[in-house]
Amino acid sequence: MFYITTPIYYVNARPHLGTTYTTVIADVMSRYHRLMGEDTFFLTGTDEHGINIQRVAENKNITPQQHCDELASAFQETWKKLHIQYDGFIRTSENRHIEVVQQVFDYLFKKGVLYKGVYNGWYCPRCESYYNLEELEEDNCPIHKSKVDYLEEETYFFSWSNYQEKLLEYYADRPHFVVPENRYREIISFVERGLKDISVSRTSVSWGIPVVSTPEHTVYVWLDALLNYLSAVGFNSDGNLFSTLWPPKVQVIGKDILRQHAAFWPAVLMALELPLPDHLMVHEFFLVTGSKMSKSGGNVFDPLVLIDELSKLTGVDPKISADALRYFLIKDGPEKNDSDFSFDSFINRFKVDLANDWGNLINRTFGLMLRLGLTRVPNPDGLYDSEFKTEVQKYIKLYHQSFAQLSPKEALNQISITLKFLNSYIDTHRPWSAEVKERDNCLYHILEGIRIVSLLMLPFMPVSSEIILRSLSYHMDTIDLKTETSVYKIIPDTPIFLNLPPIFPRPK
RNA sequence: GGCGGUGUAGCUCAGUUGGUUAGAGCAUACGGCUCAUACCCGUAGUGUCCGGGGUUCGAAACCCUGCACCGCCA
Repeated sequence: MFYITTPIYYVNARPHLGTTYTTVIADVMSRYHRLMGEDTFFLTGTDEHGINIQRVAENKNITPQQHCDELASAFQETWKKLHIQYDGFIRTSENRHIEVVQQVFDYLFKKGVLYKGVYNGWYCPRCESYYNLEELEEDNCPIHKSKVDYLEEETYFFSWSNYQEKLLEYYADRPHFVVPENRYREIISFVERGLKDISVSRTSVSWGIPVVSTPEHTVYVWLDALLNYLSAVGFNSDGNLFSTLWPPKVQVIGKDILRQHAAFWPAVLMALELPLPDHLMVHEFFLVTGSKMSKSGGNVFDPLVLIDELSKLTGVDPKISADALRYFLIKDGPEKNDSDFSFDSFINRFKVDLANDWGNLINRTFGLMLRLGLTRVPNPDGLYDSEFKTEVQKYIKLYHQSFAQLSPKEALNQISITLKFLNSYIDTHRPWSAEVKERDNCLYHILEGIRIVSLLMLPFMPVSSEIILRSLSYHMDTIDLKTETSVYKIIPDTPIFLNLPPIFPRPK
């Protein structure tokens, strides 16, 4: 079973390009595995607790729950428009989640992993967090340079320090637990420097999950949030579902929440005596002219606006624009390094890769066939081009390998290379002026190439790939990437529906 | 402030354990093609590998140091 998750998104704002990126990665991965014939479960959701939500709701003069309902629908709507095919959507305000959090808290307390203590320190109201004496700058908050107050509050601690050695042993045994490697090194050195027990309850936050035995405490948002990966798949309620799914194969996260997922979360799982996820897939950030995208910076991009803009420029259906945005995010997204986003780079990627290379390949092939009066896959007449086969097979193999190495970006790169090869194949074989036999042979090979690329594109661009595959008489319900992505699977004489308008028209 | 990451062509990036003339795509220039969405194919040029020291026969890579940007600090 291939169980994959995204983080749950904090409902202080609508989905933006960054959360979209994370979600598209997870969707592409899960679609790939599903198409490869595996049972998959793709989970996403929303994180709805904490003082920030409480405050936002107060400002809007509605209850926190009303606010969360609105935002949760906004996420679901956006994901739908981006063809995100999730199997589960969890909200931390749901009963099934609250119950699990309360049970887990109680269990860990009884087990002695949680203990009561006093949290004290210098509190900065603007950061909403505590500092040690050493961290202060001239008795002021190191970030805001403003006055801090000495406070003490009763709290539950999680004995994180007890797990330091176990975590390091686990890391040593699992060289690919965190991908990519530089992020893994980062987290290992963090744990090596020593873990301090962490406070996991608050008495100052009322919008949260109360601890059953002491309801004036609410569960710290991170512990609350991480447990969604359990509560959404039937932990403590549907043992059957849970045992087939657990543990996740891949958890996709941004680099900002690495510690919570690579050091805190595994310790919690160890405390619960549950197996750990196989891989944490960590990505970097989109920047806008060199600085981080943030709501306060006013440089946040809404994926739905980008889709609309592309549709305006090209006249294509928003579903195709959504495919194009998915393509762009993976192709140019910050898989291993931060990368700059601009609207122009999005449009340019559409023009160069999709309109010129991919769309035009289909258009020139279909157009030629139409003019020649050919409506079916020509017969290669026994002349199979071994060079064609070797080349294309190599790209297919590297494509699958890239997915195995958790690099959808590299998988797309292999598709680009294949397209380059196919366009050059037409140019060298010149089917428009060749003898009938050579012409048909060339077209047979090109159509085979188009078939293969459409299949390889399916996890990335589900809607447009389906349109192309249907024009090749494919039945979508029978697709199995594992067997179909090999060379010479196309059947001569299959009818082709050639009246396909340019699927990715060049923007003006 | 502490810890970590990044810095390579105009742009986006790749560069395995140090080892010939440092690579790819985009953009640019030239040539070809004319089936195609002014598209496609081919060829070509360009680099203080962030700066400064050091180790080495040899450094983009290793060490020290400075600068810039980014993330985290529970």
